[in-house]
Amino acid sequence: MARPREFDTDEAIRKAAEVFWRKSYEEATLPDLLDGMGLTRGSLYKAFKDKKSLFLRVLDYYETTAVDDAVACLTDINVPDGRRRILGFFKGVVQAVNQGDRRGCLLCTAAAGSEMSDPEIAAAVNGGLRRIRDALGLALAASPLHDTLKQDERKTLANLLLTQYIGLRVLARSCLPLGIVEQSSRGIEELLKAR
Amino acid sequence: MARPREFDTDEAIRKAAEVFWRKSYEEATLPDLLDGMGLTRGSLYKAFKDKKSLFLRVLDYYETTAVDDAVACLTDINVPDGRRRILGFFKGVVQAVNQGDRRGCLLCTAAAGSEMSDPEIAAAVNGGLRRIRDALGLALAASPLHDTLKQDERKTLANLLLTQYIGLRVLARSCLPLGIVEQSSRGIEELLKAR
DNA sequence: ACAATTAGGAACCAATCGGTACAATACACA
DNA sequence: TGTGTATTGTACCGATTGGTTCCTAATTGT
Repeated sequence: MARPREFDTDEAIRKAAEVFWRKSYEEATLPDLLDGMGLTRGSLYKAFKDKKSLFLRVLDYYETTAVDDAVACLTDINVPDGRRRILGFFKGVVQAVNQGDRRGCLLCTAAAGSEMSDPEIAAAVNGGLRRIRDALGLALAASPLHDTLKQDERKTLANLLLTQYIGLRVLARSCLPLGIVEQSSRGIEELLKAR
Repeated sequence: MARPREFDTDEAIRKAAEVFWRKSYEEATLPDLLDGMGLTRGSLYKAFKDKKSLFLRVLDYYETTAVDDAVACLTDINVPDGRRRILGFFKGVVQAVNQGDRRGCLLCTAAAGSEMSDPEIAAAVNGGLRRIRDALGLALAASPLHDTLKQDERKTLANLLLTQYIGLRVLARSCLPLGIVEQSSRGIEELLKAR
């Protein structure tokens, strides 16, 4: 009935995610996106309406990939000790930095930016971060070293760990000495040692 | 010999700091600054060269006020227990948020932004954050509950606390549920309870 | 083959960015 | 009271921002 699209929508979103992830919502300009996605203005606006709508799609994509991975790591029943899951989770963050990945976390970067004043974006970011926090809480619940904690103490600790995660991801993007990331993450290990 | 300046430089920097603090380096536009400082383009560029130079002056000002205050709080000998100093420090962060202060920390916001790719700005931000971290380390050294820690363990814990501080300050600016800030900060209390 | 429909691409838009040029202005000194 | 000098305010600059328009090209159903 009509001319078919020459590009794959999912693939385009994947590429857009890479651009938004490396830059940020505000700093990713339209030319940046067009370059990274390999298409032109007309196609982008026809397929995704505008920059913000594209970003919302990207946030959704990010949730079903990166956030899912994080949650999977934190709830992996193959690692019975939840404390070890958490340590592995943070180890992954440090490892990414040490391997030169300075993108940080798309959600954390967004949380630090002014795009949070948009309620739709804020809601999406909030949803993703909450999932990570809840997964941290589940991991704590499965940690023998922490099962004496009351439920609200666990919640409090999960919030602390989420804040720590955000701080680490911000530092990963900054040009500050990388030692801070590694040191700080080792601190998690000490922190979760005894309770 | 010539026409004198109609404004006070220090006062202008104070007002500029307020603008940069509320917005951020990149999001504070020239009109924003001119409005907030109460002067015009000509005067600003004559007195401060350009936006970046003004920001460096503001960073310096911020160090000698806000950072000094933080360090003073963390090294206050009137509070013998360093652990209590740290708790008071974080309590202050939470209090600011609860009182509606959503500016966060100028250094933390800068650390999360792309202005960190500028080496001069990065160096200034790094210097300020390091001072806070070192003050956290000193406070830990003065905490009876933590004096069994080896020196590098203390350093590690100080880094963790700095990362926590950054995460909290980022959250303070975001539009995420404020409960996270309060919960996460209470976590510090638990964290520093036993070791 | 042809009409209907949609994608693609470039030209274009107003608004805004940080920064500059320059003329008008106001003060200090002689 | 000039006269020199620095400050001030405004108009302007090119570049870039996100977004729109519109014509052409391509593919499908009939």
